[in-house]
Amino acid sequence: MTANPNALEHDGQDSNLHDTLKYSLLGPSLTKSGQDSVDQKKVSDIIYDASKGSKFFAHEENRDKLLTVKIERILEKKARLEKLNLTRDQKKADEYVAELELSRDLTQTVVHVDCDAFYAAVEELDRPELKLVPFAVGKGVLTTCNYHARKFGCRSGMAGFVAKKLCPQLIQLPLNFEKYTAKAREVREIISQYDPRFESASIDEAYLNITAYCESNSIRPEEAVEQLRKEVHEKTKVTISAGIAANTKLAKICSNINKPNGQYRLQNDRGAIMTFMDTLPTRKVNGVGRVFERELDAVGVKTCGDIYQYRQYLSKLFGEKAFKFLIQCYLGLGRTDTQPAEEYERKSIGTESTFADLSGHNGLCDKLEKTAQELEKDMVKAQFKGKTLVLKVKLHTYEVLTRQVIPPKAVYLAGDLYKYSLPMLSKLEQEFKGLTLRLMGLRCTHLVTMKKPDPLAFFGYPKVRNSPASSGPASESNESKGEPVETGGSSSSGVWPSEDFEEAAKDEYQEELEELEILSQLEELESQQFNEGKLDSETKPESGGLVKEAAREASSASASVEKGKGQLKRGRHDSGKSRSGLKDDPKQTRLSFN
DNA sequence: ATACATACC
DNA sequence: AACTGGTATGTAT
Repeated sequence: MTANPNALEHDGQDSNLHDTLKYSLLGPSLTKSGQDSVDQKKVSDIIYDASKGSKFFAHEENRDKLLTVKIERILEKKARLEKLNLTRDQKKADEYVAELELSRDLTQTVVHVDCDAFYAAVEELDRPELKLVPFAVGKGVLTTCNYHARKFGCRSGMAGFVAKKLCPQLIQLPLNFEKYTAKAREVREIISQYDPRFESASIDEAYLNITAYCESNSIRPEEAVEQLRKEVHEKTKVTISAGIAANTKLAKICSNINKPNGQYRLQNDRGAIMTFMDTLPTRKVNGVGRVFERELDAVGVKTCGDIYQYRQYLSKLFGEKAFKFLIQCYLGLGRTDTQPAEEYERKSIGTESTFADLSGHNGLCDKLEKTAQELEKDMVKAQFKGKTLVLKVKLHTYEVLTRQVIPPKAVYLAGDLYKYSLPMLSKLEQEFKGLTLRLMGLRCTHLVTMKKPDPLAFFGYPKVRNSPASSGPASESNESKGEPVETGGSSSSGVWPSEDFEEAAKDEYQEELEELEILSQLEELESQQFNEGKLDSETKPESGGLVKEAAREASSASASVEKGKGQLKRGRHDSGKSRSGLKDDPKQTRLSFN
């Protein structure tokens, strides 16, 4: 608690730096469960000492200073605003509040379920003796740890060697992604019975709308969720925690309250919700991270209730999106609908890896090639090409740079990925003499599907499925040849001249070839995986065994299969906002204008 | 459009 | 010594 910068933000000038830095070094999951009884002061000192003097530390220190400067500027701006007449802004805020209030929907019951220390729980199933000792999953960095380990201050996201300082007897297991995805599937199968349209928020989290379930079974939400949790525990042997509330934002917060293996319901009652939000620290809201928390704290907003009294400043201080997000936090509003995985389309595919400091043209090119090969695998699995290619590097100083290009055609093959990213790398080498990297990554965005074309296209109904030029193999083929889709002219008419028909047939043929290519590569992948067995995923992440299934699920981002890469896969739009959950809730917005 | 930053697990 | 990886989305320019 002492390391919380909030208490020290305004007074002293210099000692703050270390406090905010220490707070930051505590890591992003500080607010998460299992840390209540831990002496955070002691923990932060140990982390601080362990990190001190490293390049990582220097970088963190630098970032911390930059944020401090940024916050100073925000405060200056606020001071200027205080001298102005902001009645217009206040009116605007009040109007927005009123508008949102009209749209408040308390008819729905939303549940957020979250598996407790999921990876650790799964590992304990195989090795029950682990229950008795502190252990973590993840070698270089902990992805999760059991509650024994948390008592020592260990947390997800923490460097392994730091965790060992806090808890020398800590056991670290390598990740075994296949095991986790298999178990996650078991859990999902059960929750799908309560809401077939449930939304996977990550491998171990989901949102359900149980309104219909409760209605048709004449059961109270609390009972339904008790039953769900019991069923999950009995059938899968993992425990889950749940939050029950009127919308996803509230449910998410509530699922943390009685973790582990508990649930909490916030009644669908406006007064109860307002009271709940009033004292809720901003950081508890999904979308408010360490940075935004500090910025808000600096201007006087510590809890969601505090938002109201500063409403006239927020838009100018943090931007329109943040303003809307914050007002919705104040009111405790959020989505009531869920987005099933099948209806979700991913927007980018990428891979990156960290390695020992690397410099020199040849070595870097080599690494780029490896990275390109990794990405090709993922692109093939997902059956996408990318119109934009992004190179990401992290210098040995931990500074991150990105560069992007739009190749003449959509790309997915390692050769192309390499060919078009190499110039970016070379330019960086010129820009930064003696370029030394600790990470390299490639990512494709503006994806286009490589799925089989609609057979109907052959019969002169080319544009059944998609909005113009967005996706669909026909347009994609055009792009592959570097021709703007619009110039095709064929598809819009609905009747194809023979010339265009030939063109289409050619495309079709090409698709077939690509299809074959994909299949053969899939075979390759599968046999590869078969041979890989369970390698330490730090160096060689294996993907979930069912490659073809992954390919089928492709764009659905079913929050499960595909990647053996990341630890916790995010596949959601709801929580991935940048500085906050600033994205307006689409439904809210729409409702409010109805 | 590009680069960077923040956030989530 | 040692501090992740994948995806999304915000702001600034």
